[in-house]
Amino acid sequence: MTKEKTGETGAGSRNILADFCAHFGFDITPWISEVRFEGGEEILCEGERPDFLYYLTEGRAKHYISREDGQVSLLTFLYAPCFIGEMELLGARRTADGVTALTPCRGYAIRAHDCREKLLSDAKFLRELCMSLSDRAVRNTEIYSRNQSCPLRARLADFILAASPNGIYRERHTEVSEFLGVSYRHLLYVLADFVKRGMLEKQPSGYYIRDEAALRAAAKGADLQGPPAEKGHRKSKIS
Amino acid sequence: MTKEKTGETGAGSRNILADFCAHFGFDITPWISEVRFEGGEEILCEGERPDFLYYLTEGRAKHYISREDGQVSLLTFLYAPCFIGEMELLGARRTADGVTALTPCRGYAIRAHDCREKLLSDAKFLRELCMSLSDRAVRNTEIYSRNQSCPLRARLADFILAASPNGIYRERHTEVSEFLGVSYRHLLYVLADFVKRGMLEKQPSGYYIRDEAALRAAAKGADLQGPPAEKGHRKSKIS
DNA sequence: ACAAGTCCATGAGATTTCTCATATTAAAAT
DNA sequence: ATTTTAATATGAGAAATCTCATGGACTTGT
Repeated sequence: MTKEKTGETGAGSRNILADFCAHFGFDITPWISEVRFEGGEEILCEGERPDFLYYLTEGRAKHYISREDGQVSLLTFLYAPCFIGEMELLGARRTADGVTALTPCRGYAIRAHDCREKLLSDAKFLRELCMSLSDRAVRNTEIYSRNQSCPLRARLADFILAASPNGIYRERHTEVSEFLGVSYRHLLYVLADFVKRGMLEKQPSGYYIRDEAALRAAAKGADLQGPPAEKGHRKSKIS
Repeated sequence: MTKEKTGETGAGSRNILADFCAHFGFDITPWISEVRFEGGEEILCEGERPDFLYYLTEGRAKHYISREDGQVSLLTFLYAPCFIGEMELLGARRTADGVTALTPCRGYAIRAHDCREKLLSDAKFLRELCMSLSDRAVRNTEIYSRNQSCPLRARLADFILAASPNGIYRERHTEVSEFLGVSYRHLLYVLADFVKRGMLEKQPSGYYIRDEAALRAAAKGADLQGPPAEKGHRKSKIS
């Protein structure tokens, strides 16, 4: 929480800048400028054609889309360092999905229109892009498959463990229910059940993890009705 | 259904080969060989490190993963033309997901080990790869969000419309239930309901679409209990 | 021809998850 | 200070979906 200087000439900034430039095979500096977003600020506006390719060096954002019927799906959380708006640059899509900063974010904005050709012929940059697209695909795929294959109970237990660095869980239920793709009501049900079973304890400051082992068991779907381990054959099984 | 010659020197083959070579900025031919897979044959073996990067010119395959508990999630269908095994080439992942041919497939196998460096410095190839990764990401994202935001009824109606070019639906229920991420039993329930409502008619040769309009309505979630349009507020809504 | 495996099909009952309604509280706006 | 808005909570009932069981039809291997 040390308050940083906002100037762009500090040693720290230079290192960050150097790291960023290392993603390109040519000198990108003529086309970039530093950017900041406040928590809650929109980075890509859903449905519009973005003017910049962004690279976040700091912060966390959420990536979502709205469906015609008005429902919003939170697709992923984006963690710095990462590119934002790559697909739009490539022309793989005309208009952007929505991306909104969750925490204050810093990074660079690249005037992609003006150096599109250079970017698209730079093997170094393209390689990085492929890597990051792949990584994200792998991550999304895991989440996707997990969401389909197990009930909220397991996913939530997992999420709580991942989101509680100090054994204290204090995410917003509204956000989490979106992310996990279930109704707010249902999230609260399961959460209340965890509390009732003594796995969590509710405090004004957040939910305290009281029985981590039980949470881990729940994350594996191994809790409830004892551990008959090899049982049930939901959907197809390995032969 | 004209029976093609299996020789590799026909004019058709040469065009296909030329199209394929156009994805690279250098001469790829020294590193490739033609391949075929029968329907049901494994293209990438789940958990193993693949020796080749494949490019399918013909056919359809399925991409899936098995979870620890033995459940199998069908992630996507892969349609030619497409690469298979790109992420493994890039090193974005160590071991492959499973990919199995659904129909007889033809294509090329690239000995990626031997030309990895060339591939990874070829801007043309990398650009194509980025595009295809992006496209797939967009597609997956749509499916993912749709799966979460609407019940099977709508997704199935959609799927039937998409999978019935002549108004006749005859996919395997087992495959479809995997793809749509629901139990076989539930798929049958909804299908039976469509029949009961006269939207489909069951014939020995398949299900005939009898009321396409109703199916389209169902795909939009607009059927059942009339069209009160703006109702319900599942998850969050646009403000 | 027969056994084994796979797909199709249907029923019964349980679990998960949703919608809707309604308070309470906390933060933001005026 | 007061109104408005967003987040937290909880209850009741319904819809979606799952598991398990069971049987018939059709393929395929022997």
